[in-house]
Amino acid sequence: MTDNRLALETFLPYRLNRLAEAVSRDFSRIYKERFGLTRPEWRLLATLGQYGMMAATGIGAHSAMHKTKVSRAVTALEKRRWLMREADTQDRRVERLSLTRAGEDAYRQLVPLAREFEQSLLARLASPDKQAARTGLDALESIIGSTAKSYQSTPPIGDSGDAAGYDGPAAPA
Amino acid sequence: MTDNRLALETFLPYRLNRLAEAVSRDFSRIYKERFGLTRPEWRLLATLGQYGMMAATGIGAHSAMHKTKVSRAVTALEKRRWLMREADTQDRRVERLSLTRAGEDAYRQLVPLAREFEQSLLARLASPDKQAARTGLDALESIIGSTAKSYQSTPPIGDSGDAAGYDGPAAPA
DNA sequence: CGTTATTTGTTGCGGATGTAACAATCGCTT
DNA sequence: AAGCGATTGTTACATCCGCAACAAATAACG
Repeated sequence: MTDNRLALETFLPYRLNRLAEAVSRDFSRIYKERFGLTRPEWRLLATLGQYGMMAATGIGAHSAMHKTKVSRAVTALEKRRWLMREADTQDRRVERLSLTRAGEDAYRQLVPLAREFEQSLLARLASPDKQAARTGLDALESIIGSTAKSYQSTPPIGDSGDAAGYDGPAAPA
Repeated sequence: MTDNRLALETFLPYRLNRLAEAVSRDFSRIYKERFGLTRPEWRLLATLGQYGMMAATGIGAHSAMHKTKVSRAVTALEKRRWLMREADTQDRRVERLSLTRAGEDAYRQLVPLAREFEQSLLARLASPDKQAARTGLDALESIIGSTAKSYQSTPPIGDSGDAAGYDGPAAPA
């Protein structure tokens, strides 16, 4: 049973990556070709479209994007005039982000395309499989969310970050 | 019912991405900190460790990596002397890749760590949830495998996109 | 054979990404 | 209120990535 080799086909990180990459790449054509959006930009648009108004940190936490990714996506959508920044009067470090009229228009155009894409995938699944997928994803999310560090913030100081002493490849000249 | 907003929390590409990114990022610390491997390099190592000998094209197809990613990972592992190239006598375009002794040693060290990581995740799942996750992932893989274009080759003139063309390498000793 | 199309793998290039460093602000403690 | 750590968001830098172009080899086809 316990072979000394690892069967990648049943290894969870590997499976999730393959799936996410394939699905994302397919789906990206929709917003890439039609609107010239990058993936982080689409995520930002979708998050603001759903929630109306949010700060950059919240978006990063919600969509698991690195804060620099969020920052650059915000800049990009702002240049496109799809997004507005508003100073938060309570906390001047925070910028309250929201979509402009043009941004909402784009969002409204994209939502049905996203739904259609998802439908075209799920339509290929038998009903019990669909249910299993939902249940399985729910379960995985519940255990990931509790473990995952938001990785938004600077690494804690206590842990002397230095990756356990890796000097470089063993390549003696 | 059909809201005009898209609920990202139930949107399949979004869910898969969140999960894959969180899990991958956690797992990457294992091979990054201990061995200084990048993600493509880890995948290459794991694939060769499992299958023993394979050509670059096969690895790309199996792990859904772009061929340039594979090429660069091969160069990196070769510099580290963890990987050997052997000319294929049948087809001189092909290089038969395999791990050196040092590469196999690293692989043997990593496999238990990978298993341990996966266990620590799955241990948090109730048995039915574990089963649902497996079934759901199986189902999803079956439907995207048939749709995904391998994107290894140059954009097909016609539409030769055939991702299912991977029949598996020779099972090693 | 000779010509043309396809496959295998590498590389140049522009663009995307993460790390680390940073300024500005907040809040907690003294 | 002064100091100090933590938080928010941006930026410089180095690296990573994918597309397109490419050389070398093979396959397909007359």
